[in-house]
Order: sequence, then structure tokens, then C-alpha cells
Amino acid sequence: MKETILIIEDDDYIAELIEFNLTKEGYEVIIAKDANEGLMFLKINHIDLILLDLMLPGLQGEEFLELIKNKEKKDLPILIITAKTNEELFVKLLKNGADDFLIKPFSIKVLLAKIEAILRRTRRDSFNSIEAFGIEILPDEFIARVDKEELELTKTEFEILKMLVENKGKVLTRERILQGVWGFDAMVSDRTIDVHVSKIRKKLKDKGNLIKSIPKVGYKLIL
Amino acid sequence: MKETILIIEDDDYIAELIEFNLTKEGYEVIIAKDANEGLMFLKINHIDLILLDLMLPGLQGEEFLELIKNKEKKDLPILIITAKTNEELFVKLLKNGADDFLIKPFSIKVLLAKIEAILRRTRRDSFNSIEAFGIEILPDEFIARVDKEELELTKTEFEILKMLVENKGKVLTRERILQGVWGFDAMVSDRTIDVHVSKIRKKLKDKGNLIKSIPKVGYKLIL
DNA sequence: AAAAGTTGTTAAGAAGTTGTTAATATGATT
DNA sequence: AATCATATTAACAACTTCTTAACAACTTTT
Repeated sequence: MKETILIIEDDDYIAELIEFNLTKEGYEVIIAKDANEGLMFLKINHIDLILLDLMLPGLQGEEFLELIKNKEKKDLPILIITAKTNEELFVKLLKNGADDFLIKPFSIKVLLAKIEAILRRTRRDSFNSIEAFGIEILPDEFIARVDKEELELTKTEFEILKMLVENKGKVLTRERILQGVWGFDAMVSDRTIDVHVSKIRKKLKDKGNLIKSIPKVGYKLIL
Repeated sequence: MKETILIIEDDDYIAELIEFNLTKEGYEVIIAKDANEGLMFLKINHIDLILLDLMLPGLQGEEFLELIKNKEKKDLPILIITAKTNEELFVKLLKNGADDFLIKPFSIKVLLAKIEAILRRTRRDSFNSIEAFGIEILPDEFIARVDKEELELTKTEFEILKMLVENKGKVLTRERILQGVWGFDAMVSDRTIDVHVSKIRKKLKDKGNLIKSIPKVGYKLIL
């Protein structure tokens, strides 16, 4: 699954330039125009790294940094972009929990390399995760996400969705789902599956129709 | 326990200047005059971070970096000091596993802050203190705090809470808790865990609902 | 176009899980 | 030996999820 980087930057040109390059490198990118918007994204979505421009309207970058590091996500890595070359500022940023900083104008290549270096450290527990069409399943952690947003699934719902994601594009017969989720001695009507699928679809909201039913056969996950 | 920094630097004056400042900050410092000497120290001593000057006699800094990252200690953090301002070089260093670089002449304060920032990340692995959502665990001292206030936990309660904090955001199955706390030959009903969790929740007071139960799966610590 | 069969969805009871208390057991401390 | 703290289990209440049945909405077949 792609790693997601949140860019907090009010200058559209710079934001899009960075977005273009990060996307090319295989990252998922979200752009926020100011700190509040950034906080909103953080609450809803799973983010792997924040790229923070210090010059922001409204809540200033420095305050934002402190907020994240003290209240919200303590160990989310933050890379600061700043135009100032003030040594005192650098020290303060690093002490407040920033992982590194870049001075404008900066080289995109160095930016990419720094992001890679930071993520290399953070990544260390790279869990096995499976993904299909924006649905991400972390089996060990019992976490399912749609477009980075976590879903609240029951155990059975989770198991079924996991099977679908594992077999994306392929049809799963009800029989196979029964075996996979309830075991070979399933004592359950296969209509039960339909009820669970219905509930999963509802929780997937607009992505619910990714689960297609193939009449007389079963279900499959497909665009 | 002091953290140990290995400085690999052939210029005595710079080496001693850095040593003086790092020592003042409470680090243990070892100076090596060249890469071979550095490798020797690495074999003998426990090192938490390497400060590597790229301009070295004999084995060059870049080769040394590759050697460390590929053969020796893969996740030992390395901070590079260089006089060159070559962008290609920066990118290459970061890609080869360096954590950050400083350009000569550099500010001692920024150096100290960078070292602190890098160690802050690395330190997590050697957990002398772990934290999540205001719950702090000091394993060695058998202390658990909620918002700075110390909790009176029994041994089992402490162990369970520790596992939850270590695995914040992830579901812990009862099985894993049994293994972690009672060992793999646990002779105990898993309902016992529930009783302990209930007691922990009560002691956590208003933060008790940070421990969420995932029906049919286990428990997890989450906001 | 009607019939037959299949799937979607809801609601309600069944089944099972978790929360909590109290009673009992274990083990350490004096 | 008596006391204390802790751990475990059993029991029941409170709660959640699962399953089924029922009917509506579709498809397919004839």
C-alpha cells in the first residue's frame, strides 16, 4: 500500500509541484491549504508523513507543529519547509519534534531523498497489508481502511471483506466464503453471507458497489 | 544510561570541539581518526549514533557508509558532516542510508538539535518509556502514569496495560495477551483478562474508555 | 409478460461475548 | 498462623453480533 504524505502549503504552485513529484515516486498525496484543513485531514485519514510549510495563514506553522507533537499524533514524522535561515528557529523546530527541515528554495531531489530517509526509519514495522481499489486490510491489526479512513467492521464483516480484497477481480462463491469464514463445517445458511455483504456495502458508502454480485455464483470485488 | 556517539573525524580540532559540546549535553563520546578505527570501535562498543566526516584518509566516508548500512549495523543512525555542497552527493548519501547531513561550517546548536531529533526516533525501539494518549509506561521502574498522575497497578494489570500501550491502535487478541503476560503455556481462562481489563479501566477513570473492546477479537487502545 | 428463482434489506429473536461483582484460591509478609 | 494483596473463577447482567425469516426488488427463463 502506498504511503500517504500530507502537504500543508498555501502556495498552490509549490504544493502542486511537490505533489507531482511525490506522486511520481509512488506516494499518495493530500494537500491542505492551511493548518486547520491539515488537522481535519489528520483526524479522518491515515497519514505517514507531514510536509509543513512554516509560512501559513491563520494558525502558524510553529503552533501547528506543537499541537501535533503534544496532543495529536506524537510520532508522526514532520518535515518542515521554511524560507527563513534563522539558526535559532532550526534548533527550536527540531527540539519541538520536527524530524528535519528544508530551506527554500530547495531541490526536489533532496526533498525526495529526505522523505525517503525519514520514512525508512518510521516504516520499521512494515506489516503485511493487502489492498484493492482503495480498500486496505491490515490483518494483524484488524484494521480496514477505505481511502485511508478507518472502517468499523465486526469480525465476520472483516473476514469477508478480507477474502474479497485477497481475491480482487475473482469471483468468490458463497461456498468458498462459507469455508473461509466459518470453516469447512459451517452450520449456517449461505443467505447469512448476503446479509453481511449488505452491511459491508453500507459501511463502504460510495465504494459499496465495488462488491459486485454475480447472480447464481457469488460475489467479487471489482471496479 | 548515557547514549554513546561515535565521531569519525580526522581533524583533531573539530573532533574535540564536538566532543566537548556533546559531553556537555550528557552524551558519551568516542573519537575515531579514520574509518578503520571507527569500525574497530563499532565492533567493541555499543554505539547509538555515528557522526561521520566525509573527508577521511584511507577508506573514504562514502564507502564507510555503505559498509555500515549493508554489512554491519543496518539501523544505526548516521549523521554526515561534509564540506561539499553538491546536491547529487546529498541525495546519494540519503539514499545510501544516512539519516541527515550537515554542511561545514555548521552551527554546534543545530548539530546538537539534529542529533537529538534523530535519536528521538531511534530511541523508541529501546523502550525505556512508552506513551500513548497520555498514558505513560516506564517498564523498568514499574511505573504507569495517566496525565502525569501515577497509577497503582498490580503486576498483571501493569503488564496488560504495557502491552496495550506498546501496541496502541492495534487489536490485541486475548490469545496474544495471554502469551505476552502469562507465557505460552498459560493455564488460565481468557476471561481472566477481562476482569483485569475491567480493573484497569476503573483505575484509568475518565480515560478508561481508551481501552476499546473489539467483540470476538480482543482489546485495543485508541482515542 | 408471467413465473421462478435470486439477491437486497430489514427487523427480531437467538446466540454468544463482554462487564462487573463477589466468592474463593493462592501466595507473600509479618 | 494470621493477615494482606493479588489472581482466578463462577455467575449473572448488559450488551453486541449473528442468523433467520420475510418480503421487496431484481434477473432470468420460459
